[in-house]
Amino acid sequence: MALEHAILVSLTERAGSGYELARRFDRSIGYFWPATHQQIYRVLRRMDEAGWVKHTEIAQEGRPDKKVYRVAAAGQAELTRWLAEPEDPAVLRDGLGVKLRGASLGSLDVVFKEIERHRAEHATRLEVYRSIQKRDFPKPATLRGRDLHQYLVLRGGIRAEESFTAWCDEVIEALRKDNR
Amino acid sequence: MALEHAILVSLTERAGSGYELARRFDRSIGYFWPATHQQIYRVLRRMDEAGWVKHTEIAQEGRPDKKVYRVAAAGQAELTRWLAEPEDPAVLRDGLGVKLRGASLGSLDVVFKEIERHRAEHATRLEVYRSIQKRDFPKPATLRGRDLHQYLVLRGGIRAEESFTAWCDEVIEALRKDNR
DNA sequence: CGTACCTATGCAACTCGTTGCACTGCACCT
DNA sequence: AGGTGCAGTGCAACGAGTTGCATAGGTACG
Repeated sequence: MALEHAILVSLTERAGSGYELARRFDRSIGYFWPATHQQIYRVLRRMDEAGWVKHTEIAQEGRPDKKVYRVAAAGQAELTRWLAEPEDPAVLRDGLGVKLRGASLGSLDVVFKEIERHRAEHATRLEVYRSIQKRDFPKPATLRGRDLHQYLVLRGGIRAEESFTAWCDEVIEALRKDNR
Repeated sequence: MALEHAILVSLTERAGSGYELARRFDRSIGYFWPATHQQIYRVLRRMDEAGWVKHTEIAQEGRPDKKVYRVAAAGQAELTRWLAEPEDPAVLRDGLGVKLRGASLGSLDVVFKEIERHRAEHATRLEVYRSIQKRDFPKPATLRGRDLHQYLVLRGGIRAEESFTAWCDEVIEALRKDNR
């Protein structure tokens, strides 16, 4: 499993509260490992009990108190252990493929529209990632170490969305031809 | 959710037992929706209770009896309903991205080897998909209807694995340069 | 003034997915 | 004779992920 480890990576870079972590997941590590605030809170508590992280309660004016978590020695050790452990390569899991496969059993037209909709969503995500690339990594060739790794992760997100949109385009074109 | 629907699609094409379905998932629909036999058995029972499918027990010589499932009217209706329903676009979820992001916190060398390993696995899957394409769809331009859809689903699997391997190559090259 | 959204944490209930195991019987290899 | 692998079904327990809701004060909009 890896949500624990994704959190450890994020917390090692910078300490933070559960809420902040949830925001960060929305914007960066979440491209490769999406998580909701619920999951994050639950896992943080478990990691706290296991001694992987420690928290400090911070009182705030006009806002709810927050618990800022930082990685403890046991957490650092666990992260190193996990990094050295082999991981199963990711598998694709996309309901759109199932729909396409079953398209002739329902309304082909509806499925076609659904594919166009997904195409648009993936293209939007792609644009978001590309603008992050432009903003945060204008000169990729100069990157080293941690910054380089972060850039490469973003590249993975970009490639995945490029691949999705290109596939949608191929499907759309083929279905159009078939319908003529 | 979609395992129910993936099973309905598969059963509409051809009736079969839970075991057979599990094999089919390994070889075709599973490129887009992996499932183990455990999941499949459990869902089949639930769908049977809901009246989406019906089963006939078939006694066999020298082998355990099997239950062959076929789609009932309610199942066909449910499938049509689901096909018309919008689906959330798929999100990437790959632990390798998390590892790369945290590479500098452990042994870079170990993570590098892990990426090479994933690269090899994705390349193997890609080869498998390509040989299926050659064998089952030698002339894509002539395909229509259901066969075309099945081909396009396979194309999605191929594109995804191409994208994964290309990303691994990009990462490997960048990490090599960084290490010089 | 009401509505809605942001920060911040959390419970409860549920579904989905994974892992390990159990039982039967045949075929094949060593 | 013993191990492995295939065909076939299934339970039990657990872990992961989702959804709806609750609380509470602050800001921003119309």
